[in-house]
Amino acid sequence: MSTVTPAKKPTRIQLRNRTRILDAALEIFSQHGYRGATLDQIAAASGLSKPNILYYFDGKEDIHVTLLNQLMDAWLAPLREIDPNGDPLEEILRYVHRKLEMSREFPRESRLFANEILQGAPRIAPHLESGLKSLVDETSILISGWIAEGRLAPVDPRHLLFSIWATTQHYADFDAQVRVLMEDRPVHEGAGQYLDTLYRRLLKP
Amino acid sequence: MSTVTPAKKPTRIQLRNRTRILDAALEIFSQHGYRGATLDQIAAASGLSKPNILYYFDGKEDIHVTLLNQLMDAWLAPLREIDPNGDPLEEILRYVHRKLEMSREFPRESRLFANEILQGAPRIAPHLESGLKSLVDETSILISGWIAEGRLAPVDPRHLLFSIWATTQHYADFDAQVRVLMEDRPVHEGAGQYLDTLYRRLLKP
DNA sequence: AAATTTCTTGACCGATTGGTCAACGTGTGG
DNA sequence: CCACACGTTGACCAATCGGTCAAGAAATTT
Repeated sequence: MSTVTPAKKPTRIQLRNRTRILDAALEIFSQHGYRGATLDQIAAASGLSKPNILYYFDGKEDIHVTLLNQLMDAWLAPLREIDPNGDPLEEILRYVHRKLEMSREFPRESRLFANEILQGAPRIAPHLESGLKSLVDETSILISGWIAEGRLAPVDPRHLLFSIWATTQHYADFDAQVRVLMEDRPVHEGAGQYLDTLYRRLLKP
Repeated sequence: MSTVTPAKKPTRIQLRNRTRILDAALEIFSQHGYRGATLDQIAAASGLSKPNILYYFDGKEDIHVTLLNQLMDAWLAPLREIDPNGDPLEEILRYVHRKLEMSREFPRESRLFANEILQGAPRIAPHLESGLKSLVDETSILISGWIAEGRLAPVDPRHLLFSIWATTQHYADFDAQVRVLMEDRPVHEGAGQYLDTLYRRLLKP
């Protein structure tokens, strides 16, 4: 995949520089999209020269794909943490708050993902088909089970997940719009309260 | 603004070609973002030559800005149609369904807007400050009034609007993801039912 | 049908893009 | 301290970008 470390242990320098590059690339890609980002921008942001960046990665696309791969794991983690043995309503609300927290804490990752999906997911489609789909299928079955037991109000599990993703990521992805409309109000605090109310009223059996 | 028709009446040819160009540009811009779209792509999609496109528009940015201007009007229209004298819950639900319908009917417009906001709204910021902000402020006051009268459950009006935008536009903006997870299920039909339940339970006093 | 305006385009341009390469440092194990 | 792999870069390249221009084709007006 990458030029360096075809099968050997990464040097300290390799580890440090690959991290630097990926962090700079995340900043640039999430801000300008794949096509809008340039290697020169990433080079400047990482403090390395352009040829040096190509020494650590096979090219622009390699950097982008590496970022997306790293992202998918972290992005799906909260969904995996839903406890089938916990209280249904509280488990889902915890998931909502965790996703909102990630939206505030990792807005660049959220925008990187949004950009990729907006363009039709050309470089992440395999991950969606495999990792995401099976996890969503499992979670849907879990939620359906909870509903059948009467522990949650009846809703379509998939649309529930869509709405949770949409409402939480909105604060990162549409930050430019939210910022204009909220002026100097405490955005995320109000969002936490609102979303808690929203999903509590929806799901209370 | 544009090269042609500085102050005169537009010819039939001008009207036809400008429409062709804008339609092709909407397709390309919404698919690849501003930076990712090229004039050659727009030229090919519109069936005109590149110099001919530049005869009708001052440049790439002029086309993009023209699209965004047209978009903002149509995008805000449903919000203006909320009737202060109607039934609060039904007015808001009608707004939700109208927005969802637009998401299904005009996904390219939704993605064009999402792309612009994701990049930090560099070319549409003035419209947000002026048109959108005042309209949202008015609507927030209206909703707050309804809540004070006890005709709606108490929620933050601004976060309510955010969640409506997020949940409805999600089906257009994240279509690539939704398509994978819903396979051949009737996506929008289920979405309409789900969102109706969601906001009805949230807002019922 | 001539005159004039509107419309169309092939050829071209400078700038920027992702990527290459040879040459030159630099760290590290023997 | 020396050999050798690792790390770094200035100079360069072909391709593509948005945009220009002069010259010709079509409409429209007279």
